[in-house]
Amino acid sequence: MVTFSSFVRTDSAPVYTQIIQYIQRGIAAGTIQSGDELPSRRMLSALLGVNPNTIQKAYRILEEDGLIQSHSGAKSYVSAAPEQREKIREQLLTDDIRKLVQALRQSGLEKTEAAALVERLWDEPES
Amino acid sequence: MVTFSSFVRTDSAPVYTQIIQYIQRGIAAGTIQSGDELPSRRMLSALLGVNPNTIQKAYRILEEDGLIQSHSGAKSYVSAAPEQREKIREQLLTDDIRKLVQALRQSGLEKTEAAALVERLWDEPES
DNA sequence: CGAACCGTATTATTCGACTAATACAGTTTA
DNA sequence: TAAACTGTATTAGTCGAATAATACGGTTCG
Repeated sequence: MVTFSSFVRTDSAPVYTQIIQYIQRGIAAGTIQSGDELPSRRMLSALLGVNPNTIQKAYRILEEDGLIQSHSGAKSYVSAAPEQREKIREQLLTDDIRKLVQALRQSGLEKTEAAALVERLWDEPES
Repeated sequence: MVTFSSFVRTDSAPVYTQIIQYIQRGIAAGTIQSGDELPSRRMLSALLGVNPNTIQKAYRILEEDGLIQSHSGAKSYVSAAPEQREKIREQLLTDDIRKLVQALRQSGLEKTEAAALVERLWDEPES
């Protein structure tokens, strides 16, 4: 069962995109595997405090991308092809880091400072 | 004169917040200094291809935060107190990196891998 | 079988970001 | 002084994200 225990809504991005990213990152990391059962639309909507339609939108897009499978009436399952996994992983990573690098550059940071800051904040993700 | 030559609209965040961040990062980096002249609402709206009201919204918030000053009829100028600068800088940096650390963690990366990836992508920010 | 789930679909409504058009008063400068 | 800028304000409209309230048919399991 895919759990959303570590799901946190940080930025102001649409919820449905954050749900998509959460699944994608889980698949990339291997913590979410093919065959895993997904929470139902209604259950997840209650858990995250959003509307069922919002979950449906996220799941529909994930299915169009071939990452999950839904059959009317039955539960939904993860179905990520092994070939997709590394592709997703690399794309997510480079996207994330590119955004950060651009932001840090604009703030006037140097390369080694940036890397050191990442290492330092890695161990203290709170507050 | 504050130039927007390196302004790029990456993510789907609201334009007015991106404009605010652009000024904030510039102040943090020192590339935008107190006393610098800002482009007029109309001019910047034409340059960025957005509505003048969008620029006005960004400028208004920046003025409420005490980072710029506007006088009806005259031009607008940067007015960031020295004490604010380091504060803004630190806040922006930690916010950026925290977001990244969380994303990289979720993708199953390790600390040293993450730092190395940042250093590597620092020198090749294109495609 | 039948209740309790499930996915799916529809319509209406709210809300914020953004556009569009326009107006008015203050400042600058030729 | 007068034109050409400025900042500021108002009103109306579009658009996508998200909510709300249902409804229908398929699946699961006691």
